[in-house]
Amino acid sequence: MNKPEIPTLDDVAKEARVSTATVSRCLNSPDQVSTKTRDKVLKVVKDLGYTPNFGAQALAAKRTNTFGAIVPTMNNAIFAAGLQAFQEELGHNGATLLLASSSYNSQAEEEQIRSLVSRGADGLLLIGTQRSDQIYSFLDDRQIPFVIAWSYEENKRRSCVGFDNLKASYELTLRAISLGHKKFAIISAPTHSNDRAKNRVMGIHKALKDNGINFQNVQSIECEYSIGNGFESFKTLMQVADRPTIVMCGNDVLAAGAVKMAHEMGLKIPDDISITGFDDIELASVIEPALTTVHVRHKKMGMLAAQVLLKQVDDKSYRENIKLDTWIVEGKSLAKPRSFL
Amino acid sequence: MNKPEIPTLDDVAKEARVSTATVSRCLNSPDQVSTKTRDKVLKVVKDLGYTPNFGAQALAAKRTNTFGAIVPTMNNAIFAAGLQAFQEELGHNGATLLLASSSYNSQAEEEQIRSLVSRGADGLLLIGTQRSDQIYSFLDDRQIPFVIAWSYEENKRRSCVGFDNLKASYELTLRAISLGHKKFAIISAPTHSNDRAKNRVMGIHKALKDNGINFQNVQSIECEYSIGNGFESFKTLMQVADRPTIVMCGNDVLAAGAVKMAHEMGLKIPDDISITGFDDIELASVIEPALTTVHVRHKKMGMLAAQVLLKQVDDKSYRENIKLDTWIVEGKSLAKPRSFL
DNA sequence: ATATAAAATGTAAGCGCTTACATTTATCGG
DNA sequence: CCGATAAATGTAAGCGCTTACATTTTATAT
Repeated sequence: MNKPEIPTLDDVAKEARVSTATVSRCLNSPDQVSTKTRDKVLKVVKDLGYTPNFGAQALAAKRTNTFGAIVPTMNNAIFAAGLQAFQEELGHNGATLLLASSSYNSQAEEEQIRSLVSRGADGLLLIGTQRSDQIYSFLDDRQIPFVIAWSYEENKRRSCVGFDNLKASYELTLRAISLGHKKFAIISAPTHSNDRAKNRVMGIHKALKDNGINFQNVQSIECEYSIGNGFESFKTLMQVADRPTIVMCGNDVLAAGAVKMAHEMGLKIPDDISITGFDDIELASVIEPALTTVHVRHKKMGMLAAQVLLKQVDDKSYRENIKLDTWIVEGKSLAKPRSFL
Repeated sequence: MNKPEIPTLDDVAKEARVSTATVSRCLNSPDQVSTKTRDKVLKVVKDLGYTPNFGAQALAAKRTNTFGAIVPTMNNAIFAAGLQAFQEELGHNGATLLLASSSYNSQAEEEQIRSLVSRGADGLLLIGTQRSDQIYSFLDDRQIPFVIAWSYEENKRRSCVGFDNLKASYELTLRAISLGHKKFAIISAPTHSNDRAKNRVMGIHKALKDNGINFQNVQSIECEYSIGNGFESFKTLMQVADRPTIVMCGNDVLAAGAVKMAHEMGLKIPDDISITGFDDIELASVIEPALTTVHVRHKKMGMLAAQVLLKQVDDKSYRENIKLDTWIVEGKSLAKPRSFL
C-alpha cells in the first residue's frame, strides 16, 4: 500500500492551472479573485479534499487561529460551562481551543502558559489575576493578547471579564447578618494563589466588620474543592462548644458536602444550621434543601471572554474590563438562626 | 518601542557558536550531542529565553505533539473527569490537548474532526463508535491514530478504551427485577447517533425480555442531558393510570432531575418509586436518597486512552481494545416495590 | 603511532504556505 | 481605439525548523 498523498497547495494550483498565490487568495481573501477563477479553484479544492497544512500556514502567516485556555481544573462545572461557551464562540469565528489545566498550581500554570504560547496560541484565556510579574511580562514582551476571567479588576493595562467576588460575598453575608446570624464559620477553597477564593473570604470578613461582628473568632477551614472535603470540614467546624449558626462555603461543591454531613449529624437545615454556597451550579438546586447561593454568569463570561480576545488579536492595543452582575439565589438553606425563631 | 525580537534557532546557534543542527539536536535528541556542547547550548537557550516556533517545528517534523479530543459536551462531569485525566497523561509526555465539543451533533463532530486534523493533531480521542463510514475512512486515509472512548467494541481495526454499556445496564436491570420490579419506565439520552445511550436502553430491554417481562409496554422518554429534562420527563412518566414502580435513567443527571420531581410530587423514594442512574458522578452521592447507579471509571479511561494513543503514534499499526469493569453502586434509591413490602 | 570505527558536528535542502512586488489583463473615459 | 488606471494573477522570497548526508573530531585496537 502506498502512502496516501495529502494534497498541497501546489497540487491544487497545478490542477486548476493557476499559481499558488491565487489558490491561497481564494481561500484567505476571496474578494481579491475573480468569480470565475475562484469557482474553478474551489471546485478543485473540494475534489482533491485539500486542507491547508497547519504548520506551514502558521509559519508563513504568523498566526494560528488557535487560542489557549488554562483553567485550574476541568473537573468543575463552572469552568466547564464557561469553557464550553468560550469554545463555541471561538468556533463561530473559525478558531480552535487549546486547553490545559493547572490543577490550581501556579508553577504548573506558568509552564502551561509558556507551552501554549510556544505552540502558537494567538491569545490566552486565564483564570483569575494572581500570577507572577515575570509571567505577565513574558506575555507583554511577546505581545500575546490575553483576557482574565472570573475576576474583575480596574486595570486598563489588561482585559478582564469577571465579577466582583468580594462584593457578591459581602452581600450574601449581609443577608445572613440581617437574618440575625452572629456566629459564622467558613469553608473556603485554598486562598493562596487564588484571588477569587481570597476575595470571597474577604467579602465575608468585611461584612462582619462593617456590622460590628468580630471576625477574628470566625472559624475558617481551607480545603480543596470537593464534596468530600466539604463533608469533613463541616464536621470539624461543628466539633466546638460554641457552634456557629451558619457555615458559609466558598463554592457550591463544598456546600454540598457540608449539607450531606449536616444530614448525617442529624442537624436540620436551616433550623439548626444555615449553609450557603457560591456559583449556583445545577447541583445547588438538586440537593435538599436547595442551596442559597450566588449566581454567576459563567456562560456569558466564557462567551464575552472569547469576543474580547478576538478583538485584541485584531487590535493589539485593545483592552476591555467587563464586570458582570451576580445575584443571590434564594434556596432553603439560609434562614433565621434558631434563637430567632 | 521596537518590537520584541523572539529568538530563533539561528540566534541560539550563533550565540553558542555551533550550527543550527546541533542546537536542534540538543533539544530533540540530547544524547547525540556531547555533554560539553549540550550544556553550552542549553545555557544559551535559557539565557535567550528561546522557545521553538511551533509552526516551523510542525512543518519540518511533520508532527505537532498535540492531540485532539472531541467530546459531546464539556458540560458533563463524566467527560470533564475523563478529559482531565487524558490531558494530564498527555502532559506527562510533553503533548498538549486540542479540545472541541460537538454538542451531540454528528455533523458538527465531523467538521471538528477535519478541523483538528488539519490543525495538525497527531491523534484523536473520540467518544463512542457511531459516526459515518466516510469520516472513518478519512481518518484511515490520512493514517490519523485515534482511540474511541466510553464504548467498547471487539474491533481489531481500531482502538478503544471503554466499557460494556449494555451489560452494565443489563445487570442493573436484573438487580431491579430480582427485587420484584415488573413495571419499568425509562428516561434516556437521545439514542440517535449515541451508541452509549442506545446500548444502555438495549441492556434494559434485554434483561426484561430474558425474564419474561414485556418490554414493548415500557414507557420511554428520550431527552437531552440536563436536570431540568429529567425533572419534566419524570412527571410525564407518572401521569399514567398504571404507574411504573421503577424509573431507570440513562445517567445520573437525568436521575437527579427525576428525584427532584419525585420529591415535588410527594412520592417517597424508594417506597413509592425506585429511581436508578448511571455514571456515578459525585452528584449521585449527594442527592437524597443517594442514587443507586453504575460506577464507571472515567478517569482511568481518560488516562488509558492517552496511553494507547501515544503508542499508536509511535507505531501506526498498534491497536488495543480495552474493556474496563463497571459495578453497581448501592444507593438508597432502588429497593423492593411497595407491593412487595 | 597508525588505521579504523564511532561519535560529534556541520551543511544545506526542503517542509507548505503567505505575501510583497512585478506583471498581465480588463475596464473605461475621451 | 488609445492610454491610463484598476483588477487579477503570477513570481519568488522567505517563515524557522528538522534531518539526510558529508565532514571533522575523538576513541579504540593494533
